[in-house]
Amino acid sequence: MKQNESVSLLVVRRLPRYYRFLTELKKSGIVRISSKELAKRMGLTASQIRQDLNCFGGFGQQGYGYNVDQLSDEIERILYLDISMPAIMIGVGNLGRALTSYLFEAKGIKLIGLFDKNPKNITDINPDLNVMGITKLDEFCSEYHPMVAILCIPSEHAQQMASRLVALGIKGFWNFSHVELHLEPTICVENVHLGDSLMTLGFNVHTEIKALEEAGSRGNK
Amino acid sequence: MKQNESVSLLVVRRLPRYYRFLTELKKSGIVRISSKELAKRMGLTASQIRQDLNCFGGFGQQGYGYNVDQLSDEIERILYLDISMPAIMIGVGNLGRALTSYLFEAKGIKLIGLFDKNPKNITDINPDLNVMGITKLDEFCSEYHPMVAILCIPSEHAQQMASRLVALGIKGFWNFSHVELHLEPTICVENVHLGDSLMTLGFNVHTEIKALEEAGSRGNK
DNA sequence: AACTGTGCGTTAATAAATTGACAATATTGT
DNA sequence: ACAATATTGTCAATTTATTAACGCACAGTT
Repeated sequence: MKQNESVSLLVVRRLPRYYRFLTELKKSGIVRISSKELAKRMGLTASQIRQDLNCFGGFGQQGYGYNVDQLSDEIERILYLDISMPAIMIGVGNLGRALTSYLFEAKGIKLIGLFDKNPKNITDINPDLNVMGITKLDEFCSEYHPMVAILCIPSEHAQQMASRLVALGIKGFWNFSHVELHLEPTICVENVHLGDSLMTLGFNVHTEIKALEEAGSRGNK
Repeated sequence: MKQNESVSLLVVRRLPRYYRFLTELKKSGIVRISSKELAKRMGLTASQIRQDLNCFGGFGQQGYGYNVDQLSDEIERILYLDISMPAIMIGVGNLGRALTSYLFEAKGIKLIGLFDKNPKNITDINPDLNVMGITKLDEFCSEYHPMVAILCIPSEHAQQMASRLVALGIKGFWNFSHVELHLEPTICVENVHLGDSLMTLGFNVHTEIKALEEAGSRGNK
Protein backbone atom coordinates (compact mmCIF):
# COMPACT_ATOMS: atom_id res chain seq x y z
CA MET A 1 0.00 0.00 0.00
CA LYS A 2 1.43 3.25 -1.17
CA GLN A 3 1.26 6.58 0.57
CA ASN A 4 -1.49 9.08 -0.11
CA GLU A 5 1.17 11.75 -0.72
CA SER A 6 0.09 13.80 -3.71
CA VAL A 7 -1.89 11.51 -5.96
CA SER A 8 -1.98 12.68 -9.57
CA LEU A 9 -4.98 14.77 -10.54
CA LEU A 10 -5.60 12.39 -13.42
CA VAL A 11 -6.07 9.55 -10.97
CA VAL A 12 -8.37 11.63 -8.78
CA ARG A 13 -10.51 12.54 -11.76
CA ARG A 14 -10.93 8.85 -12.58
CA LEU A 15 -12.17 7.98 -9.10
CA PRO A 16 -15.70 9.35 -9.52
CA ARG A 17 -16.01 7.33 -12.68
CA TYR A 18 -14.97 4.16 -10.87
CA TYR A 19 -17.48 5.02 -8.22
CA ARG A 20 -20.20 5.44 -10.81
CA PHE A 21 -19.48 2.08 -12.37
CA LEU A 22 -19.30 0.34 -9.02
CA THR A 23 -22.64 1.80 -8.04
CA GLU A 24 -24.11 0.36 -11.23
CA LEU A 25 -22.57 -3.03 -10.51
CA LYS A 26 -24.01 -2.95 -7.03
CA LYS A 27 -27.44 -2.23 -8.45
CA SER A 28 -27.07 -5.20 -10.80
CA GLY A 29 -26.37 -7.39 -7.81
CA ILE A 30 -22.80 -8.18 -8.82
CA VAL A 31 -20.74 -8.81 -5.71
CA ARG A 32 -17.25 -9.34 -7.07
CA ILE A 33 -15.30 -8.07 -10.04
CA SER A 34 -11.79 -8.46 -11.37
CA SER A 35 -9.73 -5.56 -12.64
CA LYS A 36 -9.82 -7.27 -16.03
CA GLU A 37 -13.60 -7.39 -16.18
CA LEU A 38 -14.01 -3.85 -14.86
CA ALA A 39 -11.43 -2.63 -17.36
CA LYS A 40 -13.38 -4.20 -20.19
CA ARG A 41 -16.57 -2.48 -19.10
CA MET A 42 -14.93 0.90 -18.59
CA GLY A 43 -12.71 0.87 -21.65
CA LEU A 44 -9.47 0.97 -19.66
CA THR A 45 -6.62 -1.43 -19.06
CA ALA A 46 -6.68 -3.69 -16.04
CA SER A 47 -3.26 -2.43 -15.22
CA GLN A 48 -4.45 1.12 -14.89
CA ILE A 49 -7.27 0.20 -12.56
CA ARG A 50 -4.97 -1.74 -10.28
CA GLN A 51 -2.41 1.06 -10.38
CA ASP A 52 -5.03 3.70 -9.63
CA LEU A 53 -6.58 1.85 -6.73
CA ASN A 54 -3.19 1.08 -5.28
CA CYS A 55 -2.54 4.77 -4.82
CA PHE A 56 -4.93 4.51 -1.90
CA GLY A 57 -4.45 0.96 -0.68
CA GLY A 58 -4.81 -2.66 -1.65
CA PHE A 59 -8.51 -3.32 -1.78
CA GLY A 60 -8.46 -6.49 -3.80
CA GLN A 61 -7.70 -10.10 -3.11
CA GLN A 62 -5.45 -12.29 -5.20
CA GLY A 63 -7.32 -15.00 -7.06
CA TYR A 64 -10.65 -13.34 -6.26
CA GLY A 65 -10.70 -9.74 -7.43
CA TYR A 66 -12.46 -6.86 -5.75
CA ASN A 67 -15.55 -7.00 -3.62
CA VAL A 68 -17.89 -4.50 -5.23
CA ASP A 69 -19.52 -3.34 -2.02
CA GLN A 70 -16.27 -2.94 -0.19
CA LEU A 71 -14.50 -1.16 -3.03
CA SER A 72 -17.42 1.18 -3.48
CA ASP A 73 -17.29 2.02 0.21
CA GLU A 74 -13.55 2.62 0.04
CA ILE A 75 -13.86 5.03 -2.86
CA GLU A 76 -16.69 6.76 -1.07
CA ARG A 77 -14.35 7.27 1.85
CA ILE A 78 -11.42 8.30 -0.34
CA LEU A 79 -13.59 10.95 -2.00
CA TYR A 80 -14.82 12.04 1.44
CA LEU A 81 -18.41 11.42 0.36
CA ASP A 82 -19.17 10.38 3.93
CA ILE A 83 -18.45 13.93 5.08
CA SER A 84 -21.00 16.54 4.15
CA MET A 85 -19.50 19.86 3.06
CA PRO A 86 -21.75 22.83 3.75
CA ALA A 87 -22.14 24.78 0.52
CA ILE A 88 -23.72 27.98 -0.68
CA MET A 89 -24.87 28.95 -4.12
CA ILE A 90 -24.19 32.42 -5.43
CA GLY A 91 -26.47 33.35 -8.29
CA VAL A 92 -29.74 31.47 -8.56
CA GLY A 93 -30.60 31.91 -12.22
CA ASN A 94 -31.67 29.17 -14.58
CA LEU A 95 -28.42 27.28 -14.25
CA GLY A 96 -28.28 27.62 -10.48
CA ARG A 97 -31.81 26.33 -10.15
CA ALA A 98 -31.02 23.38 -12.39
CA LEU A 99 -28.02 22.53 -10.23
CA THR A 100 -29.98 22.50 -7.00
CA SER A 101 -31.76 19.32 -8.05
CA TYR A 102 -28.38 17.61 -8.49
CA LEU A 103 -27.16 18.98 -5.22
CA PHE A 104 -30.02 17.76 -3.09
CA GLU A 105 -29.28 14.18 -4.02
CA ALA A 106 -25.51 14.44 -4.15
CA LYS A 107 -23.38 12.84 -1.48
CA GLY A 108 -20.63 14.77 0.24
CA ILE A 109 -22.23 18.17 -0.05
CA LYS A 110 -25.11 19.98 1.56
CA LEU A 111 -26.57 23.14 0.18
CA ILE A 112 -27.28 25.39 3.15
CA GLY A 113 -27.80 28.77 1.52
CA LEU A 114 -28.84 30.39 -1.74
CA PHE A 115 -27.91 33.95 -2.59
CA ASP A 116 -28.84 36.28 -5.40
CA LYS A 117 -28.60 39.97 -6.11
CA ASN A 118 -32.37 40.24 -6.17
CA PRO A 119 -33.78 37.77 -3.65
CA LYS A 120 -36.72 36.32 -5.48
CA ASN A 121 -38.81 34.21 -3.22
CA ILE A 122 -38.30 30.93 -4.99
CA THR A 123 -39.89 28.34 -2.75
CA ASP A 124 -40.26 25.60 -5.32
CA ILE A 125 -36.56 24.77 -5.07
CA ASN A 126 -36.80 23.71 -1.48
CA PRO A 127 -39.25 24.92 1.15
CA ASP A 128 -36.45 25.30 3.70
CA LEU A 129 -34.16 27.31 1.44
CA ASN A 130 -35.43 30.59 0.19
CA VAL A 131 -33.09 32.82 -1.74
CA MET A 132 -31.36 35.47 0.35
CA GLY A 133 -30.12 38.83 -0.81
CA ILE A 134 -26.39 39.11 -1.31
CA THR A 135 -26.29 41.66 1.52
CA LYS A 136 -26.88 38.86 4.01
CA LEU A 137 -23.80 36.96 2.85
CA ASP A 138 -21.33 38.13 5.50
CA GLU A 139 -23.70 37.51 8.36
CA PHE A 140 -24.63 34.08 7.05
CA CYS A 141 -21.04 32.95 6.52
CA SER A 142 -19.87 34.01 9.94
CA GLU A 143 -22.72 32.04 11.49
CA TYR A 144 -22.82 28.87 9.35
CA HIS A 145 -19.28 28.64 7.94
CA PRO A 146 -19.93 27.22 4.47
CA MET A 147 -16.89 25.47 3.00
CA VAL A 148 -17.57 25.72 -0.71
CA ALA A 149 -19.37 28.13 -2.99
CA ILE A 150 -21.13 27.33 -6.22
CA LEU A 151 -20.61 30.29 -8.46
CA CYS A 152 -23.36 30.84 -11.03
CA ILE A 153 -23.08 34.56 -11.55
CA PRO A 154 -22.16 36.56 -14.65
CA SER A 155 -18.45 36.56 -15.52
CA GLU A 156 -17.96 40.24 -14.84
CA HIS A 157 -18.69 39.83 -11.12
CA ALA A 158 -17.10 36.43 -10.59
CA GLN A 159 -13.56 37.43 -9.59
CA GLN A 160 -14.67 40.09 -7.15
CA MET A 161 -17.24 37.82 -5.56
CA ALA A 162 -14.77 34.95 -5.31
CA SER A 163 -12.23 37.11 -3.51
CA ARG A 164 -14.91 38.28 -1.13
CA LEU A 165 -15.96 34.71 -0.44
CA VAL A 166 -12.39 33.65 0.28
CA ALA A 167 -12.21 36.42 2.86
CA LEU A 168 -15.38 34.95 4.36
CA GLY A 169 -13.74 31.54 4.76
CA ILE A 170 -14.72 29.68 1.59
CA LYS A 171 -12.18 26.98 0.73
CA GLY A 172 -13.37 25.79 -2.66
CA PHE A 173 -15.32 26.92 -5.68
CA TRP A 174 -17.44 25.11 -8.19
CA ASN A 175 -17.14 27.75 -10.85
CA PHE A 176 -19.67 28.00 -13.66
CA SER A 177 -18.78 31.53 -14.69
CA HIS A 178 -16.74 31.86 -17.86
CA VAL A 179 -13.60 33.28 -16.34
CA GLU A 180 -10.62 31.91 -14.52
CA LEU A 181 -10.51 32.81 -10.86
CA HIS A 182 -7.26 34.22 -9.57
CA LEU A 183 -7.02 33.22 -5.90
CA GLU A 184 -4.43 32.10 -3.39
CA PRO A 185 -3.03 28.63 -4.07
CA THR A 186 -4.68 26.98 -1.06
CA ILE A 187 -8.13 27.65 -2.48
CA CYS A 188 -9.50 24.89 -4.73
CA VAL A 189 -11.31 25.79 -7.91
CA GLU A 190 -13.17 23.32 -10.06
CA ASN A 191 -14.12 25.00 -13.29
CA VAL A 192 -17.05 23.88 -15.37
CA HIS A 193 -16.37 25.77 -18.55
CA LEU A 194 -19.32 24.70 -20.66
CA GLY A 195 -18.16 26.82 -23.58
CA ASP A 196 -14.82 25.05 -23.64
CA SER A 197 -16.51 21.69 -23.51
CA LEU A 198 -18.77 22.57 -26.39
CA MET A 199 -15.87 23.80 -28.52
CA THR A 200 -14.01 20.57 -27.88
CA LEU A 201 -17.03 18.63 -29.06
CA GLY A 202 -17.28 20.78 -32.17
CA PHE A 203 -13.64 20.26 -33.00
CA ASN A 204 -13.93 16.52 -32.59
CA VAL A 205 -17.10 16.25 -34.65
CA HIS A 206 -15.66 18.28 -37.52
CA THR A 207 -12.39 16.39 -37.40
CA GLU A 208 -14.18 13.06 -37.45
CA ILE A 209 -16.38 14.06 -40.36
CA LYS A 210 -13.36 15.26 -42.29
CA ALA A 211 -11.54 12.01 -41.62
CA LEU A 212 -14.52 9.98 -42.79
CA GLU A 213 -14.86 12.05 -45.96
CA GLU A 214 -11.18 11.60 -46.78
CA ALA A 215 -11.35 7.88 -46.11
CA GLY A 216 -14.42 7.73 -48.32
CA SER A 217 -12.81 9.57 -51.22
CA ARG A 218 -9.68 7.43 -50.95
CA GLY A 219 -11.88 4.35 -51.09
CA ASN A 220 -13.62 5.62 -54.25
CA LYS A 221 -10.44 6.23 -56.20
CA MET B 1 4.62 23.72 -39.55
CA LYS B 2 3.60 20.31 -38.39
CA GLN B 3 0.80 18.24 -39.79
CA ASN B 4 -2.68 18.27 -38.29
CA GLU B 5 -2.55 14.48 -38.10
CA SER B 6 -4.10 13.47 -34.78
CA VAL B 7 -3.40 16.27 -32.37
CA SER B 8 -3.49 15.16 -28.76
CA LEU B 9 -6.80 15.62 -26.96
CA LEU B 10 -4.97 17.50 -24.23
CA VAL B 11 -3.86 20.09 -26.75
CA VAL B 12 -7.37 20.37 -28.19
CA ARG B 13 -8.82 20.91 -24.75
CA ARG B 14 -6.42 23.78 -24.17
CA LEU B 15 -7.43 25.59 -27.36
CA PRO B 16 -10.73 26.98 -26.06
CA ARG B 17 -8.85 28.37 -23.09
CA TYR B 18 -6.34 30.10 -25.35
CA TYR B 19 -9.25 31.45 -27.32
CA ARG B 20 -10.88 32.78 -24.17
CA PHE B 21 -7.72 34.57 -23.08
CA LEU B 22 -7.12 35.99 -26.53
CA THR B 23 -10.66 37.33 -26.65
CA GLU B 24 -9.99 39.09 -23.34
CA LEU B 25 -6.74 40.54 -24.66
CA LYS B 26 -8.55 41.79 -27.73
CA LYS B 27 -11.12 43.50 -25.53
CA SER B 28 -8.33 45.17 -23.59
CA GLY B 29 -6.97 46.55 -26.84
CA ILE B 30 -3.72 44.56 -26.69
CA VAL B 31 -2.53 43.88 -30.22
CA ARG B 32 0.55 41.74 -29.69
CA ILE B 33 1.68 39.20 -27.12
CA SER B 34 4.67 36.95 -26.64
CA SER B 35 4.38 33.34 -25.57
CA LYS B 36 6.22 34.34 -22.42
CA GLU B 37 3.71 37.01 -21.47
CA LEU B 38 0.71 34.84 -22.36
CA ALA B 39 2.18 31.97 -20.38
CA LYS B 40 2.52 34.20 -17.35
CA ARG B 41 -1.11 35.26 -17.57
CA MET B 42 -2.41 31.74 -18.14
CA GLY B 43 -0.20 29.95 -15.64
CA LEU B 44 1.54 27.84 -18.25
CA THR B 45 5.04 27.63 -19.65
CA ALA B 46 5.92 29.57 -22.78
CA SER B 47 7.23 26.38 -24.25
CA GLN B 48 3.89 24.68 -23.98
CA ILE B 49 2.08 27.50 -25.70
CA ARG B 50 4.53 27.52 -28.60
CA GLN B 51 4.38 23.73 -28.82
CA ASP B 52 0.58 23.70 -28.77
CA LEU B 53 0.18 26.38 -31.40
CA ASN B 54 2.73 24.73 -33.62
CA CYS B 55 0.55 21.67 -33.89
CA PHE B 56 -1.56 23.78 -36.23
CA GLY B 57 0.96 26.11 -37.84
CA GLY B 58 3.43 28.87 -37.11
CA PHE B 59 1.35 31.88 -36.22
CA GLY B 60 4.04 33.90 -34.52
CA GLN B 61 6.90 36.01 -35.65
CA GLN B 62 10.39 35.86 -34.23
CA GLY B 63 11.37 38.90 -32.26
CA TYR B 64 7.77 40.10 -32.21
CA GLY B 65 5.48 37.43 -30.79
CA TYR B 66 1.91 36.78 -31.81
CA ASN B 67 -0.62 39.19 -33.22
CA VAL B 68 -3.62 38.86 -30.94
CA ASP B 69 -6.24 39.42 -33.61
CA GLN B 70 -4.66 37.07 -36.07
CA LEU B 71 -4.04 34.32 -33.53
CA SER B 72 -7.59 34.62 -32.27
CA ASP B 73 -8.88 34.24 -35.81
CA GLU B 74 -6.66 31.24 -36.41
CA ILE B 75 -7.90 29.44 -33.31
CA GLU B 76 -11.46 30.28 -34.28
CA ARG B 77 -10.81 28.59 -37.58
CA ILE B 78 -9.02 25.62 -36.00
CA LEU B 79 -11.98 25.05 -33.69
CA TYR B 80 -14.35 25.40 -36.65
CA LEU B 81 -16.19 28.21 -34.89
CA ASP B 82 -16.79 29.80 -38.28
CA ILE B 83 -18.98 26.85 -39.23
CA SER B 84 -22.34 26.58 -37.54
CA MET B 85 -23.33 23.08 -36.51
CA PRO B 86 -27.07 22.50 -36.42
CA ALA B 87 -27.99 21.06 -33.04
CA ILE B 88 -31.01 19.72 -31.24
CA MET B 89 -31.71 19.50 -27.54
CA ILE B 90 -33.32 16.40 -26.12
CA GLY B 91 -34.91 17.03 -22.76
CA VAL B 92 -35.87 20.58 -21.93
CA GLY B 93 -35.95 20.54 -18.16
CA ASN B 94 -34.31 23.05 -15.86
CA LEU B 95 -30.82 22.23 -17.09
CA GLY B 96 -31.79 22.23 -20.74
CA ARG B 97 -33.44 25.60 -20.39
CA ALA B 98 -30.38 26.99 -18.66
CA LEU B 99 -28.18 25.76 -21.48
CA THR B 100 -30.24 27.40 -24.18
CA SER B 101 -29.08 30.84 -23.08
CA TYR B 102 -25.46 29.74 -23.54
CA LEU B 103 -26.25 28.20 -26.86
CA PHE B 104 -27.88 31.22 -28.41
CA GLU B 105 -24.72 33.25 -27.99
CA ALA B 106 -22.23 30.45 -28.68
CA LYS B 107 -20.23 30.42 -31.88
CA GLY B 108 -20.02 27.29 -33.98
CA ILE B 109 -23.39 25.88 -33.04
CA LYS B 110 -26.99 26.68 -33.82
CA LEU B 111 -29.87 25.26 -31.87
CA ILE B 112 -32.55 24.37 -34.39
CA GLY B 113 -34.87 22.13 -32.39
CA LEU B 114 -35.99 21.36 -28.86
CA PHE B 115 -37.58 18.07 -27.91
CA ASP B 116 -39.20 16.75 -24.79
CA LYS B 117 -41.39 13.87 -23.80
CA ASN B 118 -44.20 16.23 -22.89
CA PRO B 119 -44.05 19.18 -25.26
CA LYS B 120 -44.73 22.09 -22.94
CA ASN B 121 -45.25 25.24 -24.87
CA ILE B 122 -42.27 27.13 -23.53
CA THR B 123 -42.10 30.28 -25.61
CA ASP B 124 -39.92 32.28 -23.27
CA ILE B 125 -36.83 30.39 -24.40
CA ASN B 126 -37.04 31.64 -27.94
CA PRO B 127 -40.17 32.66 -29.86
CA ASP B 128 -39.02 30.72 -32.90
CA LEU B 129 -38.30 27.51 -31.04
CA ASN B 130 -41.15 25.87 -29.26
CA VAL B 131 -40.61 22.48 -27.70
CA MET B 132 -41.67 19.57 -29.87
CA GLY B 133 -42.85 16.20 -28.72
CA ILE B 134 -40.33 13.40 -29.04
CA THR B 135 -42.63 11.74 -31.58
CA LYS B 136 -41.68 14.41 -34.12
CA LEU B 137 -37.97 13.57 -33.84
CA ASP B 138 -37.64 11.27 -36.85
CA GLU B 139 -39.49 13.59 -39.15
CA PHE B 140 -37.51 16.60 -38.00
CA CYS B 141 -34.12 14.94 -38.38
CA SER B 142 -34.79 13.66 -41.87
CA GLU B 143 -35.78 17.18 -42.89
CA TYR B 144 -33.21 19.36 -41.09
CA HIS B 145 -30.26 16.97 -40.53
CA PRO B 146 -28.98 18.15 -37.14
CA MET B 147 -25.34 17.21 -36.54
CA VAL B 148 -25.17 17.17 -32.77
CA ALA B 149 -27.56 16.44 -29.93
CA ILE B 150 -27.55 17.94 -26.48
CA LEU B 151 -28.71 15.23 -24.16
CA CYS B 152 -30.43 16.47 -21.01
CA ILE B 153 -32.67 13.55 -20.23
CA PRO B 154 -32.71 11.19 -17.25
CA SER B 155 -29.93 8.60 -17.21
CA GLU B 156 -32.26 5.64 -17.65
CA HIS B 157 -33.29 6.76 -21.14
CA ALA B 158 -29.99 8.19 -22.32
CA GLN B 159 -28.43 5.13 -23.97
CA GLN B 160 -31.56 4.17 -25.87
CA MET B 161 -32.14 7.74 -27.04
CA ALA B 162 -28.52 8.15 -28.09
CA SER B 163 -28.63 5.00 -30.21
CA ARG B 164 -31.82 6.19 -31.82
CA LEU B 165 -30.27 9.56 -32.59
CA VAL B 166 -27.21 7.96 -34.16
CA ALA B 167 -29.54 6.06 -36.47
CA LEU B 168 -31.08 9.42 -37.36
CA GLY B 169 -27.70 10.80 -38.40
CA ILE B 170 -26.41 12.54 -35.27
CA LYS B 171 -22.60 12.69 -35.24
CA GLY B 172 -21.87 14.05 -31.79
CA PHE B 173 -23.33 14.30 -28.32
CA TRP B 174 -23.03 16.85 -25.60
CA ASN B 175 -24.03 14.50 -22.84
CA PHE B 176 -25.33 15.79 -19.52
CA SER B 177 -26.90 12.54 -18.40
CA HIS B 178 -25.02 10.63 -15.73
CA VAL B 179 -24.14 7.60 -17.77
CA GLU B 180 -21.53 6.70 -20.33
CA LEU B 181 -22.87 6.30 -23.82
CA HIS B 182 -21.85 3.17 -25.67
CA LEU B 183 -21.82 4.06 -29.38
CA GLU B 184 -19.82 3.30 -32.49
CA PRO B 185 -16.31 4.83 -32.44
CA THR B 186 -16.98 7.41 -35.15
CA ILE B 187 -19.54 9.16 -32.96
CA CYS B 188 -18.11 11.89 -30.71
CA VAL B 189 -19.28 12.19 -27.15
CA GLU B 190 -18.42 15.06 -24.87
CA ASN B 191 -19.51 14.20 -21.38
CA VAL B 192 -20.33 16.84 -18.81
CA HIS B 193 -20.45 14.74 -15.70
CA LEU B 194 -21.31 17.32 -13.09
CA GLY B 195 -21.31 14.76 -10.33
CA ASP B 196 -17.76 13.74 -11.14
CA SER B 197 -16.67 17.34 -11.21
CA LEU B 198 -18.21 17.99 -7.82
CA MET B 199 -16.56 14.94 -6.29
CA THR B 200 -13.21 16.06 -7.60
CA LEU B 201 -13.72 19.43 -5.97
CA GLY B 202 -14.68 17.78 -2.71
CA PHE B 203 -11.60 15.58 -2.74
CA ASN B 204 -9.34 18.52 -3.41
CA VAL B 205 -10.91 20.71 -0.74
CA HIS B 206 -10.67 18.00 1.91
CA THR B 207 -7.12 17.13 0.91
CA GLU B 208 -6.09 20.77 1.05
CA ILE B 209 -7.65 21.31 4.46
CA LYS B 210 -5.94 18.19 5.78
CA ALA B 211 -2.60 19.36 4.41
CA LEU B 212 -3.01 22.75 6.04
CA GLU B 213 -3.95 21.20 9.37
CA GLU B 214 -0.92 18.95 9.30
CA ALA B 215 1.37 21.79 8.33
CA GLY B 216 -0.15 23.81 11.19
CA SER B 217 0.35 21.11 13.80
CA ARG B 218 3.92 20.55 12.64
CA GLY B 219 4.54 24.24 13.01
CA ASN B 220 3.20 24.21 16.59
CA LYS B 221 5.44 21.41 17.78
C1' DA C 1 -4.43 -32.00 1.18
C1' DA C 2 -2.35 -31.24 -3.01
C1' DC C 3 -2.81 -29.05 -7.26
C1' DT C 4 -4.31 -25.66 -10.76
C1' DG C 5 -5.57 -21.42 -12.24
C1' DT C 6 -6.86 -16.69 -11.23
C1' DG C 7 -5.76 -12.18 -10.30
C1' DC C 8 -3.71 -8.83 -7.15
C1' DG C 9 0.20 -5.67 -5.99
C1' DT C 10 4.38 -4.17 -7.58
C1' DT C 11 8.23 -3.30 -10.34
C1' DA C 12 9.99 -2.60 -14.95
C1' DA C 13 9.33 -0.99 -19.73
C1' DT C 14 7.14 1.90 -22.85
C1' DA C 15 4.75 5.83 -24.38
C1' DA C 16 3.22 10.48 -23.93
C1' DA C 17 3.46 15.06 -22.33
C1' DT C 18 5.95 18.86 -20.66
C1' DT C 19 9.85 21.61 -20.19
C1' DG C 20 14.34 23.35 -21.50
C1' DA C 21 17.75 24.79 -24.90
C1' DC C 22 19.21 26.98 -28.93
C1' DA C 23 19.78 28.37 -33.78
C1' DA C 24 17.39 31.32 -36.84
C1' DT C 25 15.31 35.57 -37.75
C1' DA C 26 12.74 39.32 -36.90
C1' DT C 27 12.39 43.98 -34.40
C1' DT C 28 14.15 48.00 -32.19
C1' DG C 29 17.25 51.68 -31.20
C1' DT C 30 21.24 54.36 -32.36
C1' DA D 1 23.31 50.25 -41.64
C1' DC D 2 24.41 47.68 -37.84
C1' DA D 3 24.50 45.92 -33.25
C1' DA D 4 21.66 44.56 -29.50
C1' DT D 5 17.60 42.49 -28.05
C1' DA D 6 13.56 39.74 -28.35
C1' DT D 7 11.13 35.76 -29.43
C1' DT D 8 9.81 32.21 -32.44
C1' DG D 9 9.91 27.17 -34.15
C1' DT D 10 12.00 23.03 -33.31
C1' DC D 11 14.71 19.49 -31.33
C1' DA D 12 16.46 17.31 -27.20
C1' DA D 13 15.97 16.24 -22.26
C1' DT D 14 13.13 15.43 -18.62
C1' DT D 15 9.20 14.28 -16.33
C1' DT D 16 4.86 12.06 -16.01
C1' DA D 17 1.53 8.59 -17.24
C1' DT D 18 0.29 4.24 -19.09
C1' DT D 19 0.97 -0.44 -20.14
C1' DA D 20 3.17 -4.85 -19.64
C1' DA D 21 5.38 -8.44 -16.92
C1' DC D 22 5.69 -11.38 -13.14
C1' DG D 23 5.99 -13.39 -8.46
C1' DC D 24 3.10 -14.52 -4.88
C1' DA D 25 -1.13 -15.47 -2.46
C1' DC D 26 -5.46 -17.04 -2.45
C1' DA D 27 -9.75 -19.50 -4.38
C1' DG D 28 -11.62 -23.31 -6.23
C1' DT D 29 -11.35 -28.33 -7.38
C1' DT D 30 -10.60 -33.09 -7.09
